[in-house]
Amino acid sequence: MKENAMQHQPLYLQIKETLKKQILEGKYVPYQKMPSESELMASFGVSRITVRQALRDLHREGLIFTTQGKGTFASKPKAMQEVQHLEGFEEAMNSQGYETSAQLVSIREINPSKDVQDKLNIHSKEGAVEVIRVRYLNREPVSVDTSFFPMQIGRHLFARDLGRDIFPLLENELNIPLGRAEISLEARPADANIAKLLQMEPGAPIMWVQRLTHDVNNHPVDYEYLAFRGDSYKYHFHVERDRTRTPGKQGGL
Amino acid sequence: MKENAMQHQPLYLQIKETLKKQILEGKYVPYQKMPSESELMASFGVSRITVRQALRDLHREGLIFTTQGKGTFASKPKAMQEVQHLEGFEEAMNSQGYETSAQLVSIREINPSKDVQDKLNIHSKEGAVEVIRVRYLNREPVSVDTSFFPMQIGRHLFARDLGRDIFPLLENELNIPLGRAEISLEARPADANIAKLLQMEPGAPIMWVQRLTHDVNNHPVDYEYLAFRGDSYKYHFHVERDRTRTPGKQGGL
DNA sequence: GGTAATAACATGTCATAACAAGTTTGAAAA
DNA sequence: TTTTCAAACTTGTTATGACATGTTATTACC
Repeated sequence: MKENAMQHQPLYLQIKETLKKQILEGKYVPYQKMPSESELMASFGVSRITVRQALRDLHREGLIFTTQGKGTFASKPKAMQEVQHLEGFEEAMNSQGYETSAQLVSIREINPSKDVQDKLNIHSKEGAVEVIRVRYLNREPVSVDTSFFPMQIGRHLFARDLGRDIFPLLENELNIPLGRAEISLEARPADANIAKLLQMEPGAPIMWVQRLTHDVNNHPVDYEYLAFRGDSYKYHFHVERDRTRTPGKQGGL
Repeated sequence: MKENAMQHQPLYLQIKETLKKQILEGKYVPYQKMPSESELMASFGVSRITVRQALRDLHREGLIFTTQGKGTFASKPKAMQEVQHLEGFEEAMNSQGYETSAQLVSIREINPSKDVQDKLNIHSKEGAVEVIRVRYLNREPVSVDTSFFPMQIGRHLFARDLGRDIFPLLENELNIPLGRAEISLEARPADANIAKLLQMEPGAPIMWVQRLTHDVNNHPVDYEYLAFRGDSYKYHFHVERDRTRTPGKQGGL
């Protein structure tokens, strides 16, 4: 059941992909009205429920927005990572239709810093593996990823293809199911080294991300410093108000 | 399902909230099977499409996951709850023991920009209220908050104390219970105005946050630009791996 | 002219129905 | 006893139809 995946995809997925491609290609520019549901029903020859399922997925990915009574509109297709779920850069970008690649800068065994030791919960006498890569989005460099792994995981990485996302590699090839991750974000000036790799001015703003990923058994497997170009990357997520406070009656003003 | 004390909410939202409450209260622990769609149809007395709409929303919020042929399972671990709370700056900081204050810079009626119009879902002929404040943490300026409100909400703010968090004010004084918020984060250079207010050099990195807050009925109530000093503020949260894959075989190394 | 009612059209919600596809269970066959 | 396989679950996809609700353009009235 792996080969014939392209054969008969659900209709709503085909429609979604078609519309997504058109949006990303610029057929519908931001704030431009898209065909109504009736028109899509006619042009694709499907029922309304199928059209709406496609639109719902596009809405969830942030490519369109709708207003009751007015219509459906394209929204800006920005490089934006949804962080409701733990995803690697490539996973997140590919699902939005962007082309990604990664360039391995170095992989080596190191004596981990205090910060890395603490996060990965290893002793100073133990080594760790450091992987540095530059990530590209549509051929332009967007981030420098410095990843640290405990030895028992890291030693398997030397022989692997590190030009792709590491998360699927960990899960599928090394059989380490991932669980949660702790993430810190801050804005920082780029140092000389990072500025050079990202082809920007030293001191220009970067998004500095520290991410500590655990497996499902809550053991740390991967600690990373991610330096994103500030002008080409956005984090996006949504949160909910804690409803355990005042019962609050409904109604506004 | 007809005469309800509260204002009329769609059936699928009522069902979603009921199930969500049960999950958060621990009636269904993680990986525990939930009632099948047929059972939910029977117990709530609705059609399958309505049940599935509720389940879809719960899935989107990460509270459940489904496997075809097996069933629907609760997925939300308790720990994730904390980071999904929508909190104002002051609420978040005070709970960590920091001293905060805010200084009102200006409050005025404006003709909203296209971005603000769109986010707050208002027409160009309608006005909006803009509130600009500087926030202090332990006496040092850390952020410039520019908030936009629809007129029907904003007009009540002129007579209020804006030296505190606006979220409790909205909920307790204006009786607008808050729901979810959409948040975008990026690193940016400070412009001259913000640099001056935050007592930093123009061009220095700031964390640029756009936050659109909705009430429980999903109507936008507050759209904000938050500019944090890059060197004094960090966002921290944690996320879970999307485990829509088969539960059961735990891997490991 | 200006305004108010209305028609036309957009998305939002909900029902009933059917079949497809993956999983589990248990009975029949080896 | 073990294997096979079909029935009986589960969720996934899709169609048709109806009415609700919000927006826009037109028409009729003052």
